[in-house]
Amino acid sequence: MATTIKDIAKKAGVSISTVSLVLNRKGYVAPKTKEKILSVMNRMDYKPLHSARKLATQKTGNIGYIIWEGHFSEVEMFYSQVFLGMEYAARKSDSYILLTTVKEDFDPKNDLPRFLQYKDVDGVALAGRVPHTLIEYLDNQELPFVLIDYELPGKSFNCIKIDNYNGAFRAVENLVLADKKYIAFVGGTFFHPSIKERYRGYREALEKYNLVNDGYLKKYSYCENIETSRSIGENGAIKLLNRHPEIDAIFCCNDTTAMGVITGIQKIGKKIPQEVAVIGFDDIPPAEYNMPKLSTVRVPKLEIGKQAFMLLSELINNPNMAPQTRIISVDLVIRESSHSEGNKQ
Amino acid sequence: MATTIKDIAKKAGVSISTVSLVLNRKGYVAPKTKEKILSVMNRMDYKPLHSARKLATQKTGNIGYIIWEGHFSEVEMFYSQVFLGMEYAARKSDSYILLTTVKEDFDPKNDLPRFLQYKDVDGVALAGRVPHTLIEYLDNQELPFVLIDYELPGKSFNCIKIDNYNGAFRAVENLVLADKKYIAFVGGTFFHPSIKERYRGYREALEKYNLVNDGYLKKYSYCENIETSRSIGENGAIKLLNRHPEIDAIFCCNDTTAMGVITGIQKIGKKIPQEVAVIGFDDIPPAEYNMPKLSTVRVPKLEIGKQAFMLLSELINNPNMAPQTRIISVDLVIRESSHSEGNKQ
DNA sequence: TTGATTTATCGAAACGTTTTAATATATTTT
DNA sequence: AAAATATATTAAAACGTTTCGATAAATCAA
Repeated sequence: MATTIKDIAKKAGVSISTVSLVLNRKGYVAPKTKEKILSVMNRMDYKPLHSARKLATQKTGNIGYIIWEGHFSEVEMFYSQVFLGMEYAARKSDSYILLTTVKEDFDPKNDLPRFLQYKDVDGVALAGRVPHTLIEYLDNQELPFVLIDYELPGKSFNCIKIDNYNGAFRAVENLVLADKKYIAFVGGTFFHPSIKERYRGYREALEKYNLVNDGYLKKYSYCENIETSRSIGENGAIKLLNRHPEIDAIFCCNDTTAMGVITGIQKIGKKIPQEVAVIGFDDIPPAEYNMPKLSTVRVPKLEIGKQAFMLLSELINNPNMAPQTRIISVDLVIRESSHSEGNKQ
Repeated sequence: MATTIKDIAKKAGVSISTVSLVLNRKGYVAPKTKEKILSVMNRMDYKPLHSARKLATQKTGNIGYIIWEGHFSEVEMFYSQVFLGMEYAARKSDSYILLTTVKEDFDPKNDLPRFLQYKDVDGVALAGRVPHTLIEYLDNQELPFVLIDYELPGKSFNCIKIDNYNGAFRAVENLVLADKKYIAFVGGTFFHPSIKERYRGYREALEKYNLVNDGYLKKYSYCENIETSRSIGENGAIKLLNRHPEIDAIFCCNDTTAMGVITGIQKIGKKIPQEVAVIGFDDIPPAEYNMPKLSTVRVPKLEIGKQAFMLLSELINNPNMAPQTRIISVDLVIRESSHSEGNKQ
C-alpha cells in the first residue's frame, strides 16, 4: 500500500539500513547518498510507519495526561488549556498526548488508565490534584512523570509549579496600595499545596504593610476544606461580609471561587470594586467575561503545558536525571473587579 | 522485560499461534487448552503489546478528534465534553482518542494534523465547524469520518446531529406559554447549519401560535454573521431592546450568546425574567452558575461523544456502510432566566 | 609503504504480534 | 468402512522498522 522504507531503498539503489540511518540521522552516510535518499523520500511522500518503529525501538512515542474527572468536566478550563499547551509542544516532536481522567475514589488495582496498563506511554503528566495512590504507582513503575501545579509534601518529584506565592503577594499588595485595609481571603481545600502558597503570599503581603493585628487572619479568612467552587465563594463572601462589614477587599484562591464571591457581594448589595474589591487567581477564560470583569493573576497555561512536555522529554531521554522543579512566573492583571479610582490608569 | 505471547505459550505448553487464537477469540481451540492459557495469562499479567499488534494487523487503534482551535481554547466547554464522551466510550474498546486542533485558515497542504500525515488513526471525528478543505481531504482519503453537530449542504456524510429544531421549538413554545408576546432571536453565523435549524424552530413555534405578523421576524432578529460570542449577545440585546422596547423575551442561538444577552439586558436595566426572559441552547457548565441561572436546552454532550465513537467504530469495521445521520434528542431546562411567575413550579 | 583509523554500506537478526496454510485427530455422514 | 467434515494445533511467513556486526573503501599517521 503505502510506500515503505524498502521502496525507498530500492528506488535509491541502497540498502534498507542506509535509508534507516538517514532517517534517524545516525552513523556515517555519504553526503550525496544522503541527498539522493532524501529526494526519493520526498518524491514518494514517505512517512515511516509508527507502529513498526515503535516495535523496533520499544518506545511508544506517547505521553499520558491524567486529570481528575471533575477538573475536566466542570467549568474549569484551566487544565484543558494546559493540555493544549502540551499538545502544541508534542506536535513538534511527532508524539501524541493521550488524555484520560481518573475518578476521585481511584483505586490503582481497578481503575488504572489503560495506557498505563498497556504501557502505551513513555511518560505521564499529572495535572493538578490527583490521587496519591496514582503517584505512588507511577513512582514504583519507574515511569517518568511530572506533577503539574501539585506536589507531595516531603517527597521530591519532578514538578512544574506556578509561582503562587509571588502572584498572591503582588495581588494583595496591589489591593493595599489601592488603600484597602480589611482584605479577606476566601478559598478551598488547604490540602492543595498551591492554595497554601497563595495564602502565604496573602499573609506576608499583609505583614509587610503592618496590617495584621491580633485575630486579623482568623477573622478575615474563610476556607472550606473541599474542592474549590463558586458556591464556596458565594457562601464565604456572604458570611464574611455579614459578620465583618468593614471588609473592603477579598482575595480569592482562584477565579472560580472569585466569581462566586462576586455573586455573593452582589447579593448583599455592595458595589464592586468601590466598596469591595475582588481579585482572583488563574485567569481562566470566563474571568474576562464576568460581570464585572475579574481582576486576577494570570497563569500562562499553554506555557505550563509546554514546560511539562519539555521536562518530560528530558526525563524520558535521560532517566537518571535528578528530580527537579520548574517554576512558572505569573502576572497580575487588573480588570474591573479591583479597579479602584485611585489606581485607574 | 514484560511477558510476551512467547512466555505464555511456553508456560502453557502450546504454540504461539494457539495463544494468539484465544487472544483474538478466533478459530478452534479446545476448551481446556483455552482455560489453561487464560489462567497462565492472568497469572503472568500478560498484556499484548499494542505496537506489535498494530504492525501485524495494519490498524492503528486510534481515532482522531479534530476541533477548531477557538472552540477548544475559548470559554466554550461544549466540545471538550463531547471529547470526554468519546474518551469514555474508547476505554471499553482499548483505543485512544487523539485530540488536535486546526486553525481557522487551515490549509491541507501544510497544516494537516500529524495523525493524518502519518496515518495514525483508523477514523476521525470532526467536532463542530471545521474547514471544508479538511472534510474534502478526508473524503478523498477514504478515511472514515463523522461530523459532529455540523453538515455540508448537499453532501451526505456521516453525522451526529443535535435535534436543534425541536429544542428551539420547545424553548420558544415555553416562552409563548409563559405569556411572552415579543420574542426576539439573537444569534451568530447562519453559515452554521445548527443555528439555521434553531432559527427554524424559533420561527415555526411563533407561527404555530400566530404571533408572526408582517415584519415580526425581521424586526426581532439580530444576527451577526461571525462566530458566536458573548459580545454578539450583548450588542444584540442592547440594540434590539433600545429599538423595540416591547420585546419581552429573547431566544438565543446558544448559551455563550445568551450570557452576553443577559449582560446586555442588565446594562439596560431591565429585570430578568420578569421584563425580559432569556433562553439559551447547549447547557454548557457556566449556564448553571450564571447570574441569573440560565434557562436553556440541554444537549447531552457525553452522549454525543459516545454516539460518534460508536458510529465511527461501525464505519471502521464496515467501510462500505451507507452514510447515515444519527440525531440526538435534547431537553428543555428552565432555570431563573425564564422562570416567569405563572410558570413556576 | 604499512598499519591504524575513519567513513560508508549492507546483511541479517530482532521487536511481538497475526494469519495462512498445513497437518492431525475426532466426529459425522454416506 | 470409507469419505467428508469439524475440531484442534502448529510452523512459518509477514508486518516495517532499528540496530548490531561485518566488510570494504578511503583517509590518516608513522
